[in-house]
This record gives sequence, structure tokens and C-alpha cells, in this order.
Amino acid sequence: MSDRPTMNDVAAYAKVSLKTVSRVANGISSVDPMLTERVHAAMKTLGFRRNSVAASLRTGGSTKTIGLITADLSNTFYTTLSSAVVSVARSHGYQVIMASSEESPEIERSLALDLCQRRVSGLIVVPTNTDHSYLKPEVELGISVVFVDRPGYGLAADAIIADNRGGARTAIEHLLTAGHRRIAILIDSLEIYTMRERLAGAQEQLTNAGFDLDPALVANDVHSPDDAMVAMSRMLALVDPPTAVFCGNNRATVGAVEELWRRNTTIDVVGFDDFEMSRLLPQPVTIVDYDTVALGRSAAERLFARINGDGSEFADTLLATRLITKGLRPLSDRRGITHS
Amino acid sequence: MSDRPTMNDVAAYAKVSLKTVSRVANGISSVDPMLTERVHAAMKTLGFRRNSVAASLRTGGSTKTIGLITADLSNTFYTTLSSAVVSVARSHGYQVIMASSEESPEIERSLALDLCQRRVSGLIVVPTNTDHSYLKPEVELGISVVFVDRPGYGLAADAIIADNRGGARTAIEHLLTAGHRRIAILIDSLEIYTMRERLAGAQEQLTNAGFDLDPALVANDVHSPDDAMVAMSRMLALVDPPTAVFCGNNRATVGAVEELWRRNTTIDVVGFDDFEMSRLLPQPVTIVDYDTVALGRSAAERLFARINGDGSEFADTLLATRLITKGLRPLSDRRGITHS
DNA sequence: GTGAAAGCGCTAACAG
DNA sequence: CTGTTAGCGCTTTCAC
Repeated sequence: MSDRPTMNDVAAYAKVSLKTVSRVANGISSVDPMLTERVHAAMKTLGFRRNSVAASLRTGGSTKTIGLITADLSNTFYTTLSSAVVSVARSHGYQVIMASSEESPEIERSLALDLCQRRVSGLIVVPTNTDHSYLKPEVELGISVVFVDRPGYGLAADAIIADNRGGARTAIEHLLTAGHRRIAILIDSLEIYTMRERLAGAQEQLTNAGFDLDPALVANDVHSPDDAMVAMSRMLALVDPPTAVFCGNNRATVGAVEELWRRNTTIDVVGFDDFEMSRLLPQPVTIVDYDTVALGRSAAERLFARINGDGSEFADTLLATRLITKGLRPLSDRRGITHS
Repeated sequence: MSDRPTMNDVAAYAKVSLKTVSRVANGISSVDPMLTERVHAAMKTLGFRRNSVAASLRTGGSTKTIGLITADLSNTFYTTLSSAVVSVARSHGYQVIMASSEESPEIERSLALDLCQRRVSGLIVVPTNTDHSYLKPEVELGISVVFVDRPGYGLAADAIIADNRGGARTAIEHLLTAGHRRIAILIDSLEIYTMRERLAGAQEQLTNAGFDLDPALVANDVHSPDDAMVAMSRMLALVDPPTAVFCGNNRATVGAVEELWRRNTTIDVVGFDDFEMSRLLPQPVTIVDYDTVALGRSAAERLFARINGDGSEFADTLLATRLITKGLRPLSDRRGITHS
């Protein structure tokens, strides 16, 4: 059960020294071809498999592993991002340990430190709303950290984030241009950086245009589609209901659209974050879109640059957003389907 | 940069023996409180962080890590499953290394062996269509393997799979009962076990009812929604078009529904695998549903049972499926959105 | 080109 | 209760 053959066993079997086996295992060319052959044969018959844990211990270094901590592994936004990270990591010969903080600073912290104990080469973190100076000692000891989707506080590090504020401004501008004056806003908890930014952007644009935010039209505790349905329902029942809605993320969008359908009514919908099935939404929806795959890919590439010794200044990278139209057009006025 | 304090450093600083530091680090109670205090202080000032790689090397064992190899990390089905695995792993104090085989036996193999070299405690694998006897030596040396979603060949191991065949039979039965006789079938590659099973189940049920499968109504290369649209389009243009369609996975379902919408027509749709936004599909859809979270959770729980020494017979676990109805019902008379 | 010895950071034995 | 001695499986000196 636990008698894995070691290099020692292989060496004994092949009647060479331990070091020769090591050399062969690492593909070092300066070994007599005959010995190489013998070692390979011994490895095969013994079923030798190199222990990379031991190897990385001695070299004091790379476990060829990075850690990825996102906020919610059941959200397609983060799984898309993760998938991009895994793909880049693989191209560098690295594996990815994936974990979820569930938006809890305590969990994030304990996961991050656990991963550091495992001597990952680097960490990609979707930071929770907390101080990240606890990572400073680790960074000084050689573990690179890149924040993604949100900036981290209290730690000098790279961050790759979308232009949340700008995207929100564009979204509201779009609605104002269409003549809307009563715009509902559905967002998740303000503990979350992206939500604060998106709300702030919306507010800025309204203010610029000379309008105020009506508190009755803002819900900032929309965690799920169902929450969005409830909020939408409440607002539509107001004496002076909204004529449009700005949704802070894809779950809010889905809930808002479902509630509108349920009530057999339509108002203009603009939502942040695209998702796979958006083109099948039962009404047209304007989406503030950005490239989630690029977000993950950039974060991973930045991390590997750091791991490989890039010592340039830390920088925040802002990814542009754009408005696209998704959803199905009403049959009555459509001339064919147009996507994106 | 690479001068992490070790237990030796801590011991020197606290003027105790290395072993005492080890004891404190591992929370062994039988240490003098005063020494414990001194060690803790030393750890703090030195910024000591235990190297779990070295620890697991010496104990010869557990890295407290499992590997998870799915077939496609961009598919919500697998990400849902993964999320469940991560959650169970965390409750056992384990981390998860996540990788994707992209349905390639070669990639699967290289990933699996790489993970074994890293001495993961166990492996959860969505097996590609290949021989898995290459894992036999690893299993004999103590790495537990559980297959999920599909059975593996050539290796005695547990497998957790859905009742694909039974689900397909139920789906077809449902359509036959509704009076359909021309049923289209859209499935992904027959290289994939679940697709073979679902096709076989469909065929069985048709045969039982005395009908044949019309080859013109079967597409078995539907990898994406777009492929499904094309296939659907082709079949609807037949002289004797289908009056219903059975979709082998959620991507096929999405494409089929979109094509129907595009053509402003409706036929009965039954699709395998539920997905997050299914309730917003623009027509009612019957879904062969099973609990993907349970699939991942069961696989992880089985794996941890094995890791913890469960030596019972290997078994296949079949998860039941059930038919549910999703999608939006036409409100009154409408199919699209009508204003007021 | 090859091998012996030393040691990565930690823990398991066994003394004291 | 604490410390000493070994050694996990591998790679790195540095001789040969």
C-alpha cells in the first residue's frame, strides 16, 4: 500500500547510483545511453513514479501550483473566469488549486494562508471586502499575488478589473437618452466592491444629467433572481413606477426579466454581466458586457509574469465594457434574429 | 526573498528544541504553557509559516489534496459538479486541484499521472472514452479513484452516474404518450458514454412501442447550441418533419429552442440536463433532470470514505432522473412580448 | 560522465 | 514533559 518504489530502489535495481537515476528522471543528457536505458527499464518494471513533492522540497521551490480563490464557485461569472485561469496555467505546466471564499473575509484568509503553507507559486484572488495586509509577509517571501475582478486593500499587487463605474455610467446614459426618468436599480450587497462602483457610476450619470436617485427605486440586497423578482414587483406596484431598470449583475437581470414576464409587461432593462443563455431571454435586454475570459486570462498571465521574475511596478488594469443587445425580440416587430 | 524562517529558526530564537516547536505547531497539548508561549511569540516575530509540503513528505502521506478532472470546465454541468466537490472537500479540510481533459484521453492521462506525482490523496475523474488501467498501479499504491458522470473502463473503482438510459426512456415515453411519432434526436458525439446511453434508452423505448428510429431524425454531432440550430433547421425542412425533439444535453436544448423561436414555430421539446436559466426559455420544455450537486457530492463523499479506509466492494451508484417542466408558458395568447 | 555525502523542512522514534 | 537522532524522497554540492 505505501511501498512506492523510490529512486533508491530504481538505482539498486539498475545497479547505478541514485544520482544517475535522478539525472535520467530529469532528462539530463550527459548520461551514458546504456545506463539511461537500464534506468528506464528499471523504472518501468518497478513502476516508478517520481515524487514531485519531495523534489520541490529540496529545490526549495516551485510546486508548479497556483491557488485561485474566487467568491462563489456556483456563479457562472466566476467559473468562466476560473476556466480561463486553468487554461493559462496548463499552458505553463502549472496546476490550479481552486477554492471559494463565499464572500467571507475569514474564509478567504484561511484559504489564502493554507495555500501559502502549501507553497503555491502564486495566488489569484477575488478579494473580499477586507484588509489584505495579512498577505504581505507571504508576498515578501516570494508568493506572487494578483487580484482579479476587484482591487485588494492593504497590499501592493496587480489587479485586473472591469470598468464597473464607466459601464454603469454608459448604461444609465443609454436609458436617459431613451427618455427614461424613473430608473430602478437592483444590486447585490454594497459590501461588494463591484456593486459599490456600479451604483456610484449610475448615480454620477444621473447627477450629471440633473436627476436624483429615488431611494424607493434602489434595492441593494439582491442576491438571487428571486430577490430581484420581489424587488421588481414591489417597485412596479408604486404609484409612480419605474419605466426602466438597471440590474447590477446577471442574477438580478434574470429575476427582473422573469418578473416582467410574469406580469405580462415590459420596461427597458439594462443589466451588467453577460451570461450564456442571455440571447434566449424573452425580451430584449441591453447588457453591459466585458470579456470575462480576458479577465481571467490577464490575471493568470500577469501572475506568471511575476512568477517568472517580472519586477515592474504594480498596476491596475481596467477592462473596457460595451453595451450589447441580447434577448429575443417580440415576434410582432422582428425581421429575423439579431444577436449581440 | 527565499529565506523563510523554518522550525529551526524558531527553535533557536525561542531557545527550545526543534521538536518542541513541531509540537506547538501541531497543537500537541503536552507542552509546558510557558514554552508554548515563547514558541508562539518567536513564530510571530519571525513570521513563521509551517511548510506543509515538508510535513507531508515526512509523514509519507496525505497532502490533504484531491484532484478533480472533468471534461470541460466551461460547461455549467461540470462547474456545478465541481462546486459540490470543492464544498465537500473543504468540510474535510482538503483542497481541490481542478483540471480539464477537454474530452481527450491523452490529456486526461497526463493530468491524472501528474496529479499522482503530486501525491494527491485521491482522484475524482469524469472519464474519457478510454482504458483506465493505467491508473491501476497508482490505485494499488494508495491513491483512491472515483469516477463520476460516466463509468471508467479497465479499473476497479466506484462510479457515480445518472440513470441516463432510464431517463431517456422516460423522455421518449412522455413524447409517445403525447401522440408523437416523428421524434428528432439531437446528441453530442457517441464517443461520450452518456450520449451512447441516452441514445440507447431512446431507441429501446421506441422499439418497445413498436416504432423505428428514423436515421434522418438523428444528429449525433451536436457539440454546441449552434450545431443544434443547424440540425434542427435541417430536420424541420424535411418533407415529413419531426413533431417533437429529444435533446441529449442542455446545449442541444438551447439551440433547438432558439431555432424553433427563430422559425416562429413550436414542437414539443424534451431535453436532458437542467440549467440555471431554463425557466426563462421562451417555450415550455420538459427536462430530464437529476441532481448534479448530489452527483458531485456523492462522488466526493465516496472518495473520502475510501481515503479514510473504507474497504468495501466497489459499486456503481445510479442517480434517479425525473421529468420536470421548465420554460415560460405562453401568457394567454401570446408568444412574444406584446405591449399592453 | 558518474557517485558519495549532505541536507531541503519537517515528524517519528526513542531516550532522558 | 522535552530533546536527540534519524530519515521521508529527492537534488545539490563536489569529488572522482
